[in-house]
Amino acid sequence: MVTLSDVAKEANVSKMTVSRVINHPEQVTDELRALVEQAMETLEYHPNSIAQALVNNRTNVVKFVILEDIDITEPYYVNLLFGFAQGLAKKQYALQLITDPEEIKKGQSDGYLITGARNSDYDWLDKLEKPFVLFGENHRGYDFIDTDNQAGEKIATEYALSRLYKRIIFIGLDVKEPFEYSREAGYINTLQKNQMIPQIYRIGNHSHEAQELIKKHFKEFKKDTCFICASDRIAIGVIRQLQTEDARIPDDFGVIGFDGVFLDQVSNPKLTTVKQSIFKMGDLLADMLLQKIAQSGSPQGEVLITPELIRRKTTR
Amino acid sequence: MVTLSDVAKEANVSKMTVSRVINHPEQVTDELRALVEQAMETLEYHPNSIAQALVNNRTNVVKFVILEDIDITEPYYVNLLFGFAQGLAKKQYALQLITDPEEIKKGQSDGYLITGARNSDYDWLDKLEKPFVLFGENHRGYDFIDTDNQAGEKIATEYALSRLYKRIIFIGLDVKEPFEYSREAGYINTLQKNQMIPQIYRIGNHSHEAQELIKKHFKEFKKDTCFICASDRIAIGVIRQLQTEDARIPDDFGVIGFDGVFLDQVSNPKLTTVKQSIFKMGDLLADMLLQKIAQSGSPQGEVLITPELIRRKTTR
DNA sequence: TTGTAGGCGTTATCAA
DNA sequence: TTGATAACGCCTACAA
Repeated sequence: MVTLSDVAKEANVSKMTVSRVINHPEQVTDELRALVEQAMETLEYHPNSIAQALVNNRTNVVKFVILEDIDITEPYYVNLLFGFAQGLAKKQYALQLITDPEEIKKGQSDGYLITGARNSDYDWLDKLEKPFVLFGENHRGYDFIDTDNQAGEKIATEYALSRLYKRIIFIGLDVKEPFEYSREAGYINTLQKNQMIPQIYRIGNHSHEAQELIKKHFKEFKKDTCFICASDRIAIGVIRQLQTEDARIPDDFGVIGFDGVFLDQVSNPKLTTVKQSIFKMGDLLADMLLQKIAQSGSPQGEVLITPELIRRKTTR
Repeated sequence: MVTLSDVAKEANVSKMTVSRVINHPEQVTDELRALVEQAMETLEYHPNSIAQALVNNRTNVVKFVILEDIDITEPYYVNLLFGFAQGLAKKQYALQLITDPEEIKKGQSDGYLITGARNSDYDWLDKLEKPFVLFGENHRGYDFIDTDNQAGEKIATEYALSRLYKRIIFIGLDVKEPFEYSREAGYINTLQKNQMIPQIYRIGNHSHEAQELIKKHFKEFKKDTCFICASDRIAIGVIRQLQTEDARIPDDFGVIGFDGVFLDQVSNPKLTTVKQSIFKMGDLLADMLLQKIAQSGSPQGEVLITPELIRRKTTR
């Protein structure tokens, strides 16, 4: 293993000079710096991040916490995770995956990315000692990145209108969380701007609940209706039941999902959906968290990423 | 932060005695050990794994390498990843996620879990300097864990026979890899034992290829046929086309998948499939890799996990 | 069986 | 601007 000392010898300087070239190059004369850089090249020197971690009282590890009690095969989080991992790799950080809340404080880490946090989690979040960032809207002042949920449903609703669907119904989630309010707001505001009256159902995030909903109310739904769904999972249930009822998609009924992660592609016909850039958000979250760690916990603010409408076969 | 020294002071012993209690307890008298353990309790001491890593020339990080050029949302790997992460957590290890082969040698780690390795990868695998284990059968002598592919298709084929399907057709993958040979062998051997003649198609692992296959040959398929598919993805394509042809599932045609990860549950009707214990294999792989690292690279052997048949709605 | 000294690779501090 | 020294927390080697 090539160490600082090796480079120092090669360049005929002290270890400290080499260290400075790496961490505070402006404190070193150009001559010496060139010399040292040359030596690092020829020896193929790479700093030992463990030694750096020890002296800086860091671990070079952050925890990726999934609070939602989901089936872990949920493809949604994978994108986030891979984006996050990519962001971490740039800075030689590794991660630990946490699904059991008990594990959060165990062991060592420099900070946390927390996903799926609900209002009820805020109590213990306040008590965390290490820096953390959230994936998901919150109005508590925590740093976060999220999709611009309101803009997303605005785009979806406007698109449904532009396709001349006469009735637009929103099928949302029965949770009292910011992201849901934002999505509904995007829908409601757009309808009101067009002098239309919002109609909202709320169910759990399962395709079978969506199926039941459609089954129960199918007779009330007239042709030229578009369903704006708060998730692809719900949209799939809607489609399935509409097909069972022999309704024509997309001619008589339109369906628009939300997420654009995997499910939209296995649906048949393929789903028109509001696609979140989950991978990208993961990457950004890594940057945000590492920066926050580097700045010993200073606030990083809020970032909203505008999603994109993917037009496929469930809208005309 | 509580350190060795703190515990030593508390227990009125030297740092080394504390260190020994942790790493070589048998070298310490019961008295002192009790004293030290008591002190560790009251101070809530946890070893600093970074310091350990530095002195042991370890990083406490391993890399999770995905070689297959897959859509990263593929739910298959997520289970493995989470199982692996859980196994690592027991030993305070963290992981780095690698999808770009270029990144494999960059940075530091103590070893690798490599998934999706093909024959063509063996060259550079031989040159890896750190210990590694594979997820997936190989006959090169590398340590690995995999599903018992042959047993899996044997179970599937026997089940199809027991449900009195008269013809059993295997739809496999057109790859020349050990796992595919094993799956086909499980099917072929079982048929031959029953004096039946194997019939095998091979396609790429996409539902639309399966759809095309069924469409092209549908007229040749008689009633009472069961399709044994080498993946759930293929099975879903088969189901979809059978439905399009107005074939009756499961009465006239049976379909059995392989994997049992996510896709089997979004299919409609729900898929009978050979379910791999991917999560468990991830956990075992972590144990295997960490042990291999601890034993500075000594061989760990091969482990085959028998999969389980999940009976659902696509077989009668 | 227990303790002392030294070192792992890096960086902060202070002196030159 | 540069360098010597000590320190981060732990463990190996050796001595008592």
